Amino acid sequence: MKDMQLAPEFTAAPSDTLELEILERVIDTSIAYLVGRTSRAIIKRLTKKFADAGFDVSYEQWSILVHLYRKDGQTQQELSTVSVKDKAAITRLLNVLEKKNIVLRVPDRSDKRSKLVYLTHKAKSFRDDLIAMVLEMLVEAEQGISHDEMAQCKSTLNKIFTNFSRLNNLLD
Amino acid sequence: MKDMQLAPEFTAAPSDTLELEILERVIDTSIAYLVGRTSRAIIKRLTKKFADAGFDVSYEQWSILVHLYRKDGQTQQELSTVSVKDKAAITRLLNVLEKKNIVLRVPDRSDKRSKLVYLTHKAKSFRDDLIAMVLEMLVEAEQGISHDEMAQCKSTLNKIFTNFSRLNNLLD
DNA sequence: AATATTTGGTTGCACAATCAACCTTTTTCC
DNA sequence: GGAAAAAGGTTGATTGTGCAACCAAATATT
Repeated sequence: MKDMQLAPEFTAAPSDTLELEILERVIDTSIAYLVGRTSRAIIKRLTKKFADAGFDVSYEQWSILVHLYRKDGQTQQELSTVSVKDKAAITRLLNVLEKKNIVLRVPDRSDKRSKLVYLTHKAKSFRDDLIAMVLEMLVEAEQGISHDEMAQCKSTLNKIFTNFSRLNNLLD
Repeated sequence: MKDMQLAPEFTAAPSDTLELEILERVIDTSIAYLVGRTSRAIIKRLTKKFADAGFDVSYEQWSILVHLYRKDGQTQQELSTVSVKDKAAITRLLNVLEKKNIVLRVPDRSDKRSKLVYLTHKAKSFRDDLIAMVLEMLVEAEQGISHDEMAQCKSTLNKIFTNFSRLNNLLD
């Protein structure tokens, strides 16, 4: 609380160069930083695209929807797994989507605990529009990047995710 | 995690194969999806590391701190830029950090609009511990990935970010 | 069959991100 | 010099996330 360094003439440390190198490794060149800011940039872009086109669907809502477009009538648990989101988050996103009349929950007859999530007509009606915008966004992302390079990047990201998913979920 | 559709009895449409291909491109193999889930996995991991070690610092708070470790006494605007966060988000993160006695805001004499953000003793005291944990996490991320591969991936992520940052910020 | 454990889903709580509106100070420029 | 525009920060409203506690239904254990 008392120590404010008004001037940047740092308190002469042994190896400032090494210090900065380590910090660089932890910041700008860190995979965590790069992946995080890229993700946010993508979300921002897609959010804007949807909004500009007049669709009242957030990126997060889309991230659920798309899995239903692939396979309608999944349980919330399944959606939680494929979208890699907390099941509480799924509950809330579905509340919003249901209120917007985009999905509906149907109790599973064979298992009274679970609910099956279905797309409404409305959801199906703008399906192709949403997909078109996402494809558009993906094209924007790939500017100046060869197909091979992108494929390589995706492969690496998958490895990283797998590394953490092992550490996060299993041997906790 | 890879094979989720155990029962592919889809509702016979004209070109189901194409349909699924497009959806795949938009989901699993989409850079947006991969980057997003990787980012969340990293955050989750680091959050756990910090918590387990008894440090009351969230990932988001760390993402500000690290920039101050590199250069103490930055304005909120500068922090907003380097951390790629909204200035409102910075305000609130700093409120928390200030309450925890980790940073303090000092009005800039030469420009009464801005405030300079400084690290406290406390922040400096656990600096090395936090950095150590992040380096540890980065090692975990790189398991089974060569240095070259990782470098390539980072380079590609940078390109993608640049693409969107141009689209998002400039020619809106 | 009776109990214990697991599983699917919801809710409360704390935290963070974004957008827009706003205030104050600084800069621009006529 | 003074009005208009721009820049640094704050605040409010809305949305989303993660964790833990919880309930009810389904499985497993014995």
